[in-house]
Amino acid sequence: MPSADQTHMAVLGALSIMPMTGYAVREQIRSTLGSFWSESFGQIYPALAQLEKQGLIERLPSQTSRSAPFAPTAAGLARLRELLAEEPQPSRPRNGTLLRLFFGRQLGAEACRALLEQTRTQAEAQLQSLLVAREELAADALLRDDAPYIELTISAGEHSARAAIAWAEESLAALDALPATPTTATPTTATTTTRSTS
Amino acid sequence: MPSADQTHMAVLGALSIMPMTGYAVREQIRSTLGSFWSESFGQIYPALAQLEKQGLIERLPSQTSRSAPFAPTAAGLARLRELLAEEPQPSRPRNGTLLRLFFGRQLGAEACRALLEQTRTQAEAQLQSLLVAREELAADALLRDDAPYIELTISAGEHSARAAIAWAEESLAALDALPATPTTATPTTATTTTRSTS
DNA sequence: CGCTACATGTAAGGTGTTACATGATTCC
DNA sequence: GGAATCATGTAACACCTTACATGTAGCG
Repeated sequence: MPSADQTHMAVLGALSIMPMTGYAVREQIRSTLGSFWSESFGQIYPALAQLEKQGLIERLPSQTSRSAPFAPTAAGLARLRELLAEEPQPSRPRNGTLLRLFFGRQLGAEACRALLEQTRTQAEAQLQSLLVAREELAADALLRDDAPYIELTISAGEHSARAAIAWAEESLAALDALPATPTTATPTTATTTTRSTS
Repeated sequence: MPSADQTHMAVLGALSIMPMTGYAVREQIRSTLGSFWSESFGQIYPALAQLEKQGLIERLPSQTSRSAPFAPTAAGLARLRELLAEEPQPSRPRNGTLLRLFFGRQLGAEACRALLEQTRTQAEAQLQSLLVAREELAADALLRDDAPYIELTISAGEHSARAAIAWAEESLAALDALPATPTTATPTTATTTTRSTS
């Protein structure tokens, strides 16, 4: 899947749930899919233009004075199913927090503790916002048919957040148990303990 | 952090644990950091060249006939600590599995089930390889000082994998409970239930 | 002696983000 | 009338990956 297709999949998917303007698609992707997907501005509009030219989406006649929303055509829905059926391709992971902890000896135990506390705080906030998301999902009658599937992704976020909290707490305890912190980064100045320059 | 710095951080970090050739750095990043970080071939060599020019790393005289390994200089270690101390910048998430489940109504319950089973299988494999990694870590005397920090990242992987397994199993059960699968994607041909073309 | 793994690099091409540019509509 | 938000795009640039190019060392 040539990866522009990934954007097409996300955009078609969003429109399959509810007709929207490009602007709204971006907002939805940011707010609703935000924790596991991202598309930037500069990708969404070109994607919409392409999809419209291919007859996969069309503008609905707008009732209000607001801009006309896009909706997938029958061919568009078929294309969406085709894209969804392809194997998900693994994305390149880049977790800055774990990288820093891996090199924690250089970073120092104190800074590691701060990273862990930050992780825990963020996961707790995430948990809260997922609770809200679940309530909104239950309240929205328009989403009735999609809700069971959306629910799975909310649940994934919760499991992941709870795991992060448990891990952070365990790790903080483990750091406390570290004897005499044999840190390379001493509180004073950068005195190197290991090999030095030639 | 201009993001080329991210590569510098990973490379300096790897060399801080043990002097290595560029080739080995790549291998280490792929195998050891692979589950939470990635650097491609085309980034590592230019990064090494730059770091050497800046005097942050140097080639150690090689004992064997093998190629000479790089090691960080004192300035290099200082630079590493500086980089590590910066805020981790959030990476753009792209979880293809969750995106597909979100649009599960279009994909169909059966295919969703397959995705969940795949997720569970992968997480179980991940768990196994983390067990191996932990044993190797414990066995390697050279890593003694870094081990407590590396251990945190192994633990993170385990928490995450166990959460994925629990989530997948719960979700499979939830899908089984779904009444009469009101799928849009019918087993026969693509009969659209919703709006169609103009 | 040939295959595999080690080792180093570059350049083309694709991807993705950001900043800029522009204008309509709505609300206060 | 002015600010905020809705709405649509583009173009420059940063970023990364991939494929190519090249050569050495060790092993069977």
